[in-house]
Amino acid sequence: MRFVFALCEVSYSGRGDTTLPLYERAILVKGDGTVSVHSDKGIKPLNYMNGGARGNMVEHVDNKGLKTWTFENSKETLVITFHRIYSDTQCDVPNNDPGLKHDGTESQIQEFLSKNIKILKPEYKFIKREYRTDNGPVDILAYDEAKEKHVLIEVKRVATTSALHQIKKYVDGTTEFDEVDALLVAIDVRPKTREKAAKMGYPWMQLSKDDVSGFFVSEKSDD
Amino acid sequence: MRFVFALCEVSYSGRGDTTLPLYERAILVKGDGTVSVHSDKGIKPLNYMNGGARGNMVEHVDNKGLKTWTFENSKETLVITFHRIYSDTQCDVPNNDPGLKHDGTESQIQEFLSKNIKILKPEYKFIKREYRTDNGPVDILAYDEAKEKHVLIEVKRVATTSALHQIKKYVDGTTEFDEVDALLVAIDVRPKTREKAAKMGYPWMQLSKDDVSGFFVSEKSDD
DNA sequence: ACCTGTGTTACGCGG
DNA sequence: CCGCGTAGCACAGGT
Repeated sequence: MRFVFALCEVSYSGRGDTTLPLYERAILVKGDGTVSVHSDKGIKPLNYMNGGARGNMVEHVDNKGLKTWTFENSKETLVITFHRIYSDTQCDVPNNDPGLKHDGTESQIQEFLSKNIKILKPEYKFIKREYRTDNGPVDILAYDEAKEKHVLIEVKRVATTSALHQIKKYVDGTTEFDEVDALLVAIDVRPKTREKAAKMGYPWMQLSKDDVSGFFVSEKSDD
Repeated sequence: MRFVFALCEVSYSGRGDTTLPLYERAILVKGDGTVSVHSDKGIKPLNYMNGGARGNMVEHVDNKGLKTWTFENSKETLVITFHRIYSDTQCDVPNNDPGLKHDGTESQIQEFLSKNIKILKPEYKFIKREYRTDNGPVDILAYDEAKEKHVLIEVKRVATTSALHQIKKYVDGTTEFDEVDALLVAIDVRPKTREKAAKMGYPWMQLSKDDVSGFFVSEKSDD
């Protein structure tokens, strides 16, 4: 890992073509060869190139005495021209980061619901995950013993209107049963999505996380 | 801009909930308050938080003598617990980066064509950009002095078949003139789009960039 | 290798 | 301020 803070110009050519005029910026070069050029704001780098080109950084000093770094792979080129280097820090890292542990992901909700479907409705019986309709797989297939019909459950972390289109698609693509209900389950059902769900006639439920026993229903659509 | 390389743990809670176990990582804190935690690979940070909470970084030393940094805004919290700091670099930047200049964007092509329409055909006369048809605005309206009729020009960076649907829509929505031609102009007209354009009877031209004088026609459909 | 879906998408633009 | 679409999307997972 190397961090350089410098007055520099940058040009990139590859998936697009961009140039960065002379300015102070930070350059981060990682152990896998990834390079990114950061301004003093925002999360995303201004320019970047991933580390397929491991060890492909070439340092060169041009005829005006300016140092350049060139990163190149088969499809892309990134050139950094240094006019002044304010700081250059190098750090060794064993490249073994155990990585991020996510909580409350869609798959975690699915996992939970497959074992605790009755929190949605006591009469629900879990049948299977990834039930294949003719228009693709829906997250959960369950059976509603009260209404004596099956229900397709689509799970999202954040549910936008696109989830409703998906649900419609799956309902339309279900031929195995004469009638089928649908239910949208998410941690966060966006306001617009609630409106549209009401119009389309699909009920929804919102879940929250309980640290002890898992998820619980925090809010639901009117019946 | 501040760069810290350290053995640390990180926890984030907000749009999701994640934890990072003890490991060596780089932390970048920017002038706008943005913070990002990087491992030694990849472009994207493991954790991050944008700088709405300007100046909201709180340093604290807990009862075991461990330093923590807490970033907080109304919806999110990011806590970094330092176990060992290997490097800590601070750099002053005037927060005025002129930013990225993109080349070959759709608007740049439009801008160029509005002044150099004759590279498409010498008999063309530029009339206006964003000409309003009944079905929405087409990029450029021109007049073909050879054929004595108007022509709608749709500009794309990459032209897919959806551009052809747009063109049809605009032609159908043009009521001001009895007859109107159409032309698709792009840096890259995809193979499938060429086929379909031929079937629909719309000509196309491909442009390339000339470093000196701007764009030039690199390829075009058969007449 | 290519394709598909997800993301704490980020980010800019229009309303 | 919020919803929407784009991105050099990045990245993980499957075929």
